[in-house]
Amino acid sequence: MLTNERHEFILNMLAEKQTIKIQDVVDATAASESTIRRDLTELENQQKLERVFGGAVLPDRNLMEQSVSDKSTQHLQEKIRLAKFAATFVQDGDSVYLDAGTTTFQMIPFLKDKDITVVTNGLTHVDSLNEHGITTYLTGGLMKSRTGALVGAQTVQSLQNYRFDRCFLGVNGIHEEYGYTTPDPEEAAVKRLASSLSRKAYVLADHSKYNKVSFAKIMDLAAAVMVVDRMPDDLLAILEKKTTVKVES
Amino acid sequence: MLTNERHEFILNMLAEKQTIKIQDVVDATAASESTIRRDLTELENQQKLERVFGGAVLPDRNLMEQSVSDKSTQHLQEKIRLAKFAATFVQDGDSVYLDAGTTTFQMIPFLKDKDITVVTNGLTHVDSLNEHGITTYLTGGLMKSRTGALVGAQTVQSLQNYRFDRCFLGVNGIHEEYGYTTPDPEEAAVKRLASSLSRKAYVLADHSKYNKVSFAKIMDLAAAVMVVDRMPDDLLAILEKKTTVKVES
DNA sequence: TTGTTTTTGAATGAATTTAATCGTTTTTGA
DNA sequence: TCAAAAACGATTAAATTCATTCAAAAACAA
Repeated sequence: MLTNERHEFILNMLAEKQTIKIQDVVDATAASESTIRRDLTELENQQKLERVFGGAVLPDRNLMEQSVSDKSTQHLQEKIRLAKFAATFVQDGDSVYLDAGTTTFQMIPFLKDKDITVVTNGLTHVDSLNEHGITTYLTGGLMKSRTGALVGAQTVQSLQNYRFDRCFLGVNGIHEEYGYTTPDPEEAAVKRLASSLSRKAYVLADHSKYNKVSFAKIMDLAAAVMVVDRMPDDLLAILEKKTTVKVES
Repeated sequence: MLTNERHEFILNMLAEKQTIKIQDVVDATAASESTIRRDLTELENQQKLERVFGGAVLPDRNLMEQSVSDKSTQHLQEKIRLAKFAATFVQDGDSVYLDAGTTTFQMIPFLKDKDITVVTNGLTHVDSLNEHGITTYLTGGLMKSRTGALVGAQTVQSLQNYRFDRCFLGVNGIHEEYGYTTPDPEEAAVKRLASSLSRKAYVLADHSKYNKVSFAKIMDLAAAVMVVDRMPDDLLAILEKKTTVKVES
């Protein structure tokens, strides 16, 4: 059995069973214990797994994967559907700003085959963007560990160097009077600037955001096209007086 | 069996089994081992397959692999020792630039209890910095998927906003005459600028870098303090005429 | 046929991977 | 807490694979 095969085998075994014992791997591969040990240290160096006494476990997931599988991230399927819908607005040749956040994150797989350049302030986005072969620029700035977003004066300044065809933002609240809002004023500032640098701005919001108001105002409703999933007709009628609303489904 | 036929045969076999062993091909074709080896070398040059020890695999499984391909634990341990040593130069209150790269990455755990602010262009660094509770700014810029570094004009501009007390750089070559060198000119430009913005610059290099010259020059030896592990006395004598050398051990 | 070029196969020593050993560290369970 | 058992890293020897070289065989051209 070739080294690569063994490595693949070990990783598959690990993916299937979550944790593996060295002896089990030895028995399953007919290689010596030394060899398996060497394999495990090598795979650990590649961050493909994490060694523990007696075997190995799956590595720590990154921030976005954690939050995606987190119970607090509700409506995942709906977010994915919404993200897919939003991605249809992106065209070849576009330069796109992708805001940090879980919904925009879900757009990435659907951008795969488009010939675009992406700028993002979402640290958690870059690995995925990279995996999907998308040319990616990151804004500078201070890392907010909780959300994995870059914010602050440096982020604002970085952004000034770009102009976008389209910009996709996540928000926490949508309200007829108070506009788009989000909890963190610094993130709000970044979102506001990004949209102002963009020919066309889109706000992605699932129905749980309707008529909510969060602390920091980003901008008025009219400043962006609203991309939403199902929405009550009466609310839709009200919002459509303020801005364009694209309803998925 | 004609050469072309053999090549076809090998590629089919590979397409079917994903991984092939040289001996299996020899048995299946009744050609000699030498011949099969020649075939594989040739096919690899045509990028039709990738050779591995003992056989061959399909090419470009994913190009992420190559970036983290260092498998020797030996090497890694030495890097950790060197990184630990380098970290002793950091003092409370410092603002520190941490270059992208594996050696500087290993410094992070040793910076844990220091009261510092870190700026880095290394995407791979941020999670670890975050885990260790270190205030971190990221430069902006284009993401190079191979090295996980941010480079380019935006990175340069981001950097201009900072001034550092100390800056820690990795390099690929150290040479008395040609100075510090690295393969990528864009990364070289970033390193050069970072060191010029720093009160004190340090270059981390293990012994495998001595007397090597890479494509892009970063700067002269005198522009940074050299932090190295063991070093032959005669070479040390030469380099110490050019700059300060801190030897770990 | 004869001479030339190309391909093949075998041999060699170097390089790499694997297996086994041994002293040390960690875990387990009484 | 202590001792036995299991797992560990490091070292070393064995086995396997590799690149190189060179001569024989085959293909080719004149």
